[in-house]
Amino acid sequence: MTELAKQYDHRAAQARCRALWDAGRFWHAEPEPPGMVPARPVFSIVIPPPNVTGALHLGHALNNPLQDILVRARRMQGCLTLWMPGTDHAGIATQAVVERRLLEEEKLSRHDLGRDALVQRIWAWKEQYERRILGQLRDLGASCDWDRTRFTLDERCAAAVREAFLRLFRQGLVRRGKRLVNWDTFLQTAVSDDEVFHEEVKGHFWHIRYDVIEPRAGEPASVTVATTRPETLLGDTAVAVHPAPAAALDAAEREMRAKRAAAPAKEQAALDAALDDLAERRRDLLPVLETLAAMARDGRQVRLPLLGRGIPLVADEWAKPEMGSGCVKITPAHDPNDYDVGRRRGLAMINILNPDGTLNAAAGPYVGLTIRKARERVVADLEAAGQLERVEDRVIDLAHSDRSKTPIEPYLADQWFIRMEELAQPAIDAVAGGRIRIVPERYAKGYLDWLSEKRDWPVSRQLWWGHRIPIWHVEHVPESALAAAFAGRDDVAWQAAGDDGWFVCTSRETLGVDEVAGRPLVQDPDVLDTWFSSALWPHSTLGWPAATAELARFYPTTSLVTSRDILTLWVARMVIMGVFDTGEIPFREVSIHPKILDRYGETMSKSKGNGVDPVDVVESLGADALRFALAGMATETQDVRMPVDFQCPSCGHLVEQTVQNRTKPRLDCPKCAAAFRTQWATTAADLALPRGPAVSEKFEAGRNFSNKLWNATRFVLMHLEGFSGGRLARDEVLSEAPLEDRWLASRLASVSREASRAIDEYRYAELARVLYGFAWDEFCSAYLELCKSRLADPATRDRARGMLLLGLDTILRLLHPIMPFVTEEIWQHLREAAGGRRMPWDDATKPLPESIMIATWPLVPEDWIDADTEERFGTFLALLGALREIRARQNVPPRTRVPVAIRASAGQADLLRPMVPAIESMAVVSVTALGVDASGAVGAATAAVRGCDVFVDVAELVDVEAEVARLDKELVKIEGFIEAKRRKLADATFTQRAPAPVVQKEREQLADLESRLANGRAALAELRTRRASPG
RNA sequence: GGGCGAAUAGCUCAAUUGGUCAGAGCACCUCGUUUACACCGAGGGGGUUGGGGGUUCGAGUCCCUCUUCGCCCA
Repeated sequence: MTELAKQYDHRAAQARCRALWDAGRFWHAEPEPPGMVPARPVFSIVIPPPNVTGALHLGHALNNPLQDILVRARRMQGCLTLWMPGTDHAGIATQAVVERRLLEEEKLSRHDLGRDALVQRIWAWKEQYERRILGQLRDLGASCDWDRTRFTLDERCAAAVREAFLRLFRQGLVRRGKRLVNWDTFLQTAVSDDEVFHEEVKGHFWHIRYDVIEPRAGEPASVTVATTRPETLLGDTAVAVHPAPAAALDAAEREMRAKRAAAPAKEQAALDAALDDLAERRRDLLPVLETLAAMARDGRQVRLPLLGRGIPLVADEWAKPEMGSGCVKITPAHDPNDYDVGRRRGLAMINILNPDGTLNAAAGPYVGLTIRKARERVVADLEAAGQLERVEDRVIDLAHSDRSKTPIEPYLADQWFIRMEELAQPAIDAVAGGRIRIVPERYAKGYLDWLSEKRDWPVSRQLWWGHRIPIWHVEHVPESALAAAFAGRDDVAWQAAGDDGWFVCTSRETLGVDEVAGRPLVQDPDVLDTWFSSALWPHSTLGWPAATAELARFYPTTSLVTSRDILTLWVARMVIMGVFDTGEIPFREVSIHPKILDRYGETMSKSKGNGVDPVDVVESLGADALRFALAGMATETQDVRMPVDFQCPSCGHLVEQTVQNRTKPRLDCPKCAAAFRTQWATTAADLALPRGPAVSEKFEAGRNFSNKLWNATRFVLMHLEGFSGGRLARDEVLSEAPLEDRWLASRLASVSREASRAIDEYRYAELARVLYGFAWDEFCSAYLELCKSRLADPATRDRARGMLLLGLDTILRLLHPIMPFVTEEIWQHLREAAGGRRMPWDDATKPLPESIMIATWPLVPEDWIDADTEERFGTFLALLGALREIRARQNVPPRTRVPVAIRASAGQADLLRPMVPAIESMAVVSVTALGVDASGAVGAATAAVRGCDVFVDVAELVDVEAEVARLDKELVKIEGFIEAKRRKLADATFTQRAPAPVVQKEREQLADLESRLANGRAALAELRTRRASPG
């Protein structure tokens, strides 16, 4: 038998394990052949497909291992387990990245290149990153069914997209319409509300005077409106005033008074000022507003400055008499609120923008200018014309595109929408009715709130990368011509376009017809929102719309594991489309895991430079270390912080990552002074420096744990010579077993149960903690140490070997889902050395599995759990601890054996007697007496443990004074506790109202404390005597 | 402005339905290379559970309030 290396080599192990798993395809799931009755339950899960935009980040490194934990555990538990892998084409994001590179490297725009050539470039990008991402997933140990890898833009997904879209179209759920959309002028596409983030920027509030056309006596000659975007006045089609300003002011005042009544004292002053302001308005402004409201009813107009056209005064509640001048300009094509006003009042809607953000002909003399230039010019011209009253500085909440990071312009455009009115309800019912369970439960609220708004889903994206919208337009043909052209086709549907034309939709790639009645069919140039194909992911990847065996067996999937930020964007839409397409929910449970933040509570991102690259961790510490650390952090609370450091490549020193240094291209190590580069390095000089990876000490615990397991195995293997490791029958484990074996069996049963439950409940951190504590503190530190003497004795050797194998094997299987590589690597070594072993839960008629991946999950008999044994063993461990503590405190040299007397009740003494050799070897003592009458030598150091008293004869006490002082301090503490307990027990309300067991427990504790006090006092007295007469 | 959540040791997190003296890991201090492991072992120090009030025999846990922070929605 070759001896293992002293340290676990994760690099070699990872390569070996992957080769083994791939050769055996243990990750593959195949539905049973037709006609065969399925015997196994199914566990299926689809991967949240990573974007092909870039490489995997730490968020993926959390999300995927968590899925793998579930998948590996269920597979071992005997489920037919499918984890469907794949990637997402991420329309806007990927096109943006490729376009940006094109511009940077070749100074070309997408229009220079053309649609086909650009799309080709993006495909090349996709191939590169898909390969990289899938490779990284495998490096992380993900046991996906690699034979089934999908891509949201591949043929199968495309077919599903077209079919789903056609079905929506047929049912009238797809509509075309002009809508105000969030326009990204950089990418020249609409983006959804979900792709917009808000940021406060410094801006101005311009007050502009609009003159009233032909004012009559008693009427104001002008109205003043304020705007943060003065250039939009070019698209103004009205000025609004409240229809009933007096009533509106009354309402505002009532609200304000109510608020004041409820407000804390320090806010009242501000509210009083606001009330004064209202009173002032009522006096000065109200008459004017009343007049204006009347003028609006009368259809009067004001003159738009600069362009000079007349625009109506309209009465609308959107104008707030309590704010500003009480009047607002209305630009329906460029502001969401104004758009609503425009719809209500039937106003004209003038779009003043070109798709690229420059002004169009509607802007008159300002045509061709960018928004920025136009704003400058408009302001200057207003000033020159004397129409600008004043300018205020103001902080503005400005919408930005998440994709291009540029400001969003509200923009009126033709878009395809999916009506949510009918579609949302089944998705609401699925969660509200409990058919889909969201864990933790609190996230269900956000999901339900979002869906209940039933907002239409704009799905057009003016992009070239994505699923082309399968709709063609044809003008001026009668419906009969369409019916003739598509006779007998069930894959085509059409609806009136409202311009004497038709929209024709198909589920096929092309209509197969170029024209109808001599009129060309023109396909919509846009592509679908990426989330449309993502919404079909659970069923499209399984083959829908075809009725595949996979769909029948694996759909609905069991669980979905994701982060909370895409609960609405993705999860809700999957439910909507899953139910719409298949009539069934796409998954039964949604497990929401936290996000990993940096030490300052900020989300990690490459653009901030505050993340950890999982590749670095996999390389330096191993995938298992990464997985263990992240699983250990995945608690039920919302977010988890991970302190990040730069590691100096020269000396290994960790440099704390701060908001300041995280964006620097190079850093100097404060320890060795050597410079290293970061992800920001661009200059040749910086790039020549060695790279200092961003790491976190959090991962080291996982690496150390791997090594601990490795060395425990090393120990076991060293003692396995000549041991057959035969089948361990269930009953043999407990029969005639010494205390430590019964204890181990009991603990194995408890721990297995806890681990299984943690997996059932998605409590990853608890799973990691329970297994870590058991493997390290109980199996290695306690059990393994106890075995050392037994292994030396031929009479006890084999039993100890059998139990060691039982313990190690069980730990490996329980840990495999979290740490697949190290457990597999050890499994292979154990298979070689003890391939004949079988656990009580193994099928003894079959050989030991060739991979731990397909080994049986430990089903440790519940009746092994023995609280009494655990209690007794706990006493032994506590005793050991007390002895070691005394040794350490008294500075007893490590190898000096000291005499010990243990006073214990008869029952306890019987139990401890067999453990005496263990106590002697593990605490380096010799037990001179054990029993009711045992007592220590004069001046012995003492400790009280669970009703036992130990006396350690440290004749050459190094420091009597220190011991006296320590005892003194301890006794004061005990006296305090006793006092508190007595008071509590003397309180009749406590003894009467508290449950009896609680009161009983208190009494026992009091008794224990009292005996400890008595013993301590005796020991103290002895010490004092000794101090008085040394020797 | 509305909703959800968080605040526990220097740091990162635990703590079942309210019930012993609030626990781990890392960091820190002391001791130790005895044969599985120094990526280790033995031991130790470190807490007014963010502040204030309340309910209760009993509160980290339940309620109110204040402070700070995060996320989502408008």
